[in-house]
Amino acid sequence: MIAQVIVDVAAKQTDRVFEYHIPDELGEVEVGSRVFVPFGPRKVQGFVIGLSTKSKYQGELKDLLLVVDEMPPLTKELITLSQALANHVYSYRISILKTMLPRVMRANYRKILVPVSAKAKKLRLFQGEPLDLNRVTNNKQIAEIRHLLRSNDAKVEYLVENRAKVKTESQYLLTKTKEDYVNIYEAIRSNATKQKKLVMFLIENYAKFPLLQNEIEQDAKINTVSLTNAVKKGWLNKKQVEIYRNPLDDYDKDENQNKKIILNPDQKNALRKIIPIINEKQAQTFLLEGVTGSGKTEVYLNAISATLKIGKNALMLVPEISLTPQMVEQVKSHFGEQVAVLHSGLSEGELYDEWRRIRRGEVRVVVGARSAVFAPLTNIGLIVIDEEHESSYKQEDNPRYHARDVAIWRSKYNSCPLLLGSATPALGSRARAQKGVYQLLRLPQRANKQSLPEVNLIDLKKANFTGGQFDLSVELVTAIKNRMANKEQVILMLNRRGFANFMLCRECGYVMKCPNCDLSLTMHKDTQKMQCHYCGYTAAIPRECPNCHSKNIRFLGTGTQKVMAELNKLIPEARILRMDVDTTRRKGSFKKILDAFGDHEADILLGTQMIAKGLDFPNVTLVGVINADTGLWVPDYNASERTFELLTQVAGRAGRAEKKGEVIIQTFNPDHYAIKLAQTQDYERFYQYEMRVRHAGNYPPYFYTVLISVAAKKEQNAAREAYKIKNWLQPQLNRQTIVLGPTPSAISRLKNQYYYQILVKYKKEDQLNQLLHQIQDSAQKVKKYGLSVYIDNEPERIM
DNA sequence: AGCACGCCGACT
DNA sequence: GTCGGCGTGCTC
Repeated sequence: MIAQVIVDVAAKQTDRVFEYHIPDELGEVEVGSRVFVPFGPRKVQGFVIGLSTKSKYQGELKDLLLVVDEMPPLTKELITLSQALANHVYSYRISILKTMLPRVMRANYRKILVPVSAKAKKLRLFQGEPLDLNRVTNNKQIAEIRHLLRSNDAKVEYLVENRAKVKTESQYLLTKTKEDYVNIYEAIRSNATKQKKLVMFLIENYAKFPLLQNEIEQDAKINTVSLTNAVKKGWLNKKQVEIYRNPLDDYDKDENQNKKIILNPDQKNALRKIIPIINEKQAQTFLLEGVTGSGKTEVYLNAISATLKIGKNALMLVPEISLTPQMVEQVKSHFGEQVAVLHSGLSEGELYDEWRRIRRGEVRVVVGARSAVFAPLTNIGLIVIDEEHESSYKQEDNPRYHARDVAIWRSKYNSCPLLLGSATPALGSRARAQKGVYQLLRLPQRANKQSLPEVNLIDLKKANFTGGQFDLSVELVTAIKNRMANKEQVILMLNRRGFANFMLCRECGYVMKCPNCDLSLTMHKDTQKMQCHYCGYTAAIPRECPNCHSKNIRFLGTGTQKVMAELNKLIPEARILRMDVDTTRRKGSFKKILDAFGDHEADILLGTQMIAKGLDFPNVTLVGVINADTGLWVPDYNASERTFELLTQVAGRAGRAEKKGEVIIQTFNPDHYAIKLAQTQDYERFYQYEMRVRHAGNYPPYFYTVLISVAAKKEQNAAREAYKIKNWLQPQLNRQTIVLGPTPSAISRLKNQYYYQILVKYKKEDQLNQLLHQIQDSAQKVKKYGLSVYIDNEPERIM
């Protein structure tokens, strides 16, 4: 038999099938297997995507070296999907296959020098071991190695290593009857207390065996020595068994399992539309548009229940941010052990174990962030995407896929419905619902009949301030104090971390910038550093202007750290938790902060946009947005959509239980439509208005878009290549197609690379896919001149 | 991609 | 002679 293999070499020339002979000793090799194969002088990992009996290849086929896993990691569906997706996102097939699988399944490659002759084996160079050639930098060593190679005293070997390790633990099995153990117990001399204790444990727990080592050790305080002894004496048998690293121990289990959810009429209506499609197994996409707090989760849970009832499995995607706390807990407590959770908070090993539970068919519900859309779940009967508008569903680097597109593909492949949910659907999704491509379902009211919170805009141009600061208006501070007096809680959002946004010299106008990026450095008071938020560069906080040495310097642009300090001054009795990237970097700190806030250990939760979504704290009655304008004027066509969405989402955090909520939004642009419509939280009107704006500007969803960006160390090189691409591309496109640029990106330099970009807007271009593939191919050629070319199909950000 | 091979100019 | 740099072609 012959295996058709995609090898782990991401390049144009190797982006195709290579055939290998399957040697008899490997037995039957299944499609989807991960294998090691010889490739030129090296050995690489690959994936079997097909089998055949005949080959067209002229030369002699090499043998497969090894099948890595017991069970092929890729399903037929994923293999087919990889093909379609590679074409769609202009990526190599192997890159797609790799992103589908847990990171630990990426092979390690090593190149080692092995001594051959007896003489060479004694050399100090090897120290009894083969030499890792990737670590050799010493010039003298390189010369020595060259000589050894030429004289055939040593040779180079290429290795592939599997990093995916299954965790095992010792399991103990009984070898005798209960009576035997009683007899043994009697026979042990009375001062052998450890032995007596162990045998007594065996008698008392006879029915529970086999048991794992740690179960015995923890329950009975019996140590490993006693167990080893018992095995020696023949009282027990020991064997290694596979165990899963279980990351879910910290979730409250079974609390709500099978608890009946009481639905309101809107929720019932939505389900009446969805459930028949689940039962009929149709690939229909629903858009569930429900205001914040309208109970979309209950609809998801019911739909998943209905799916399980007909013997099908369910896949649910949530934004990374809402994974940690509340949503997962709900799903997990509802469906218990049948749920697997995939998110970035897991270690590689934990992720691998959760993933294997899915692959082996041991779970029926998968919940996870973006990459979970590739979960190897079979027999899918429903896919849910919560907060479908979230930009985190689009991967920002290669392969630049959108989880929604993949979900649509899988829904068609599995012939099952896809349920998209949001309070503020992506404009494109809402437009598709308008056209009838998706079916629109609405939850216009909050589940608890509580009205939406009242939103007040504060015009920062006219607002009053006290305490020598200009970030927290008197109105906002008073409102916070009032809520605190009622023992209620407050969420404050400022979408900017650090203390101050930039350092400005009042004398010469100098702004301290990152030496690697075209960005100002942010001042962080906790670390006492100036930091670049893109590349991580840090510098000391200057005491004088680095340019003119004037002492008249200012730190401007407020971040969360500064607001924290100001709040402490204005309301000294307030207990405040700060939540941003800086305070949640450590594993588990995210949950810790939210748990503390949930237990009312603080009055105010102050954070960046990470607090805007998904949080459900019944005691929060006031939400304050300190500056609504931070994202409004970024040069991106969807800046308004993002601002509206963020404000609406954060407003939805207030008044989710019995108490009525209030929202205060501070802004310099109270007349901007995105902010005005966020005030009334009127998604439908925003949708109508924004559609007109997009229509006038020839932007999505009226046009399709592709962004081509070019990066290089030297600005002229990036620009020149970008012009070359445009001049080649444009004449081959329709007249109606709009090609914008090349222009420098909004952040023109990042990590010492200059970026130029071309935006193609089109309605119909049959040739474009093929042309972009040509650009992708030529990108590899210019790479050696230090030029990188990226193609982003339907970009989320054009900056 | 990463490696070998071949060609070329440079250097102890 | 030998070394390193670079262009070219190949990988079942």
